[in-house]
Amino acid sequence: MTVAPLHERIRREIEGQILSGAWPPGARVPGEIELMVQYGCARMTVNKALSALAHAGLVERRRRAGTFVARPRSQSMVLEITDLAREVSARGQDYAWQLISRRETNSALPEMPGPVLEVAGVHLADGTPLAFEHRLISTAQVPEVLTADLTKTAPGTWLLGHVPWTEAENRISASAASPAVARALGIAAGAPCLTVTRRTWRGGARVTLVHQHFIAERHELVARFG
Amino acid sequence: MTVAPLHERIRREIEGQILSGAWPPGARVPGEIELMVQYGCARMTVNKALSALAHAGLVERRRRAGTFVARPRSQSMVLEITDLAREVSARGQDYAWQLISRRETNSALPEMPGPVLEVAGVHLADGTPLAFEHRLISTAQVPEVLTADLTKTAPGTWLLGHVPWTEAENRISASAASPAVARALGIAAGAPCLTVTRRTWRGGARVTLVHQHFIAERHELVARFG
DNA sequence: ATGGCGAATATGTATAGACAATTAAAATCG
DNA sequence: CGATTTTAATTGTCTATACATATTCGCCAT
Repeated sequence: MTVAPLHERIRREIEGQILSGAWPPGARVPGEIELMVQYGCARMTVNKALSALAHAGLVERRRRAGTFVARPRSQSMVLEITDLAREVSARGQDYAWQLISRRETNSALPEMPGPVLEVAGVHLADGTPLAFEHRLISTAQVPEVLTADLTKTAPGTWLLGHVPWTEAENRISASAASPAVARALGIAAGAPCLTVTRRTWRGGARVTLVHQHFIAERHELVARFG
Repeated sequence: MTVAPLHERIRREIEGQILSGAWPPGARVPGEIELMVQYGCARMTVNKALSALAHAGLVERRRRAGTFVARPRSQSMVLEITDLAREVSARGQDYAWQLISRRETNSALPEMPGPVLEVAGVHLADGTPLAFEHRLISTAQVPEVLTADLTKTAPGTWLLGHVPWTEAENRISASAASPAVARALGIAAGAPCLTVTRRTWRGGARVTLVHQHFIAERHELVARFG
């Protein structure tokens, strides 16, 4: 059993004080000199601990003023949006992708202008529809996608293995199934769907825009933090 | 215009190589000694840069082996879930909370057992319903809530200012409005709703469980990353 | 081939010291 | 009294060095 590094221990002890409520929001955290004396270590070491806490948003640091417990954070949490294929498999179900249409075209959408590969299809779990997907992929940014076989592999899965993204935006909403979506999913038109619209960039350039419509009963997004 | 610190510059330059694709996943990143010579600085400085990249998940570091560009990450993104009051105000709309019911009871729900304050109400934006909320708050964990005035202040807003959380879980789904929810929101029963179920803990103890039903057309969750 | 073992190597942690940047608070001035 | 300048406290960055730790690689004996 190896002992944790000192800066880690210092960080955790301070974190404990904050999370337990002993040091409430706005409270002053001991300064670097003070902690350095207390722990009998170098300033760089406590600096590392405090910097990590600041980076994590638990404390706020101001020169000349000191270090303070941050105000209750605006709840921001990590939403794991893994590849659907992986997610379904992880649930122990069979995953499959069914390509409905694929064409190269020139998009005039303001969110995704220029030459794109337009793909539509259905994600299946255990053989029954889970979600309908409509996707545009910039062929200027990702020319290789034109040679990808998207009949068996979902475009999202393919992209995940070939193109890292640097920026992304998810819009999550609910909607009533349109006739086309309802037909593809085998549900009644007007039935509630969970809709995820994701836009992805690489270094400022648009990579892909995707709309996914999930059958309400069959999917939920889970975001955990802590 | 102040110049960026050196470790920041180093970090950004390496990041650039990775994001541009010049250094593909799995590629070897120059070692600390190499970079230290290249930039004419101390090893600690390049260490800081590389550690930050490792922390961000862009590179993977292994002793004796070196530093390598990480495989494309499993898409995890930050979902900002601010207080509704703040969010509505930020959009430039008037926010209001309308309490429908409030009672102390003993919950038998497995997700939230024990003595709770049970509150239901509606969030209004510009005077019209935005979301219906049903919430349980543990009175064992947060006894002060019994004295809070929840006729004007939404329980979520009150909690945000009084109780920091350490763990939380959001479940986001779509659902058809039940008759009770439809009545409270003034929409048709069966209309699609975006449903957010949030559970919050403080140090392992359950603090609150809330169901929020948003009118589909009037709300979406936006998660940005990058 | 195979498995163990030691040495080389790259990262991880820590120190002590120096100077820079920021900014709250004190002092000064009009 | 209010505005402005100065001072000083605190964090931010960086250096040069040392030793610790993990892990790959090659050597050697089996």
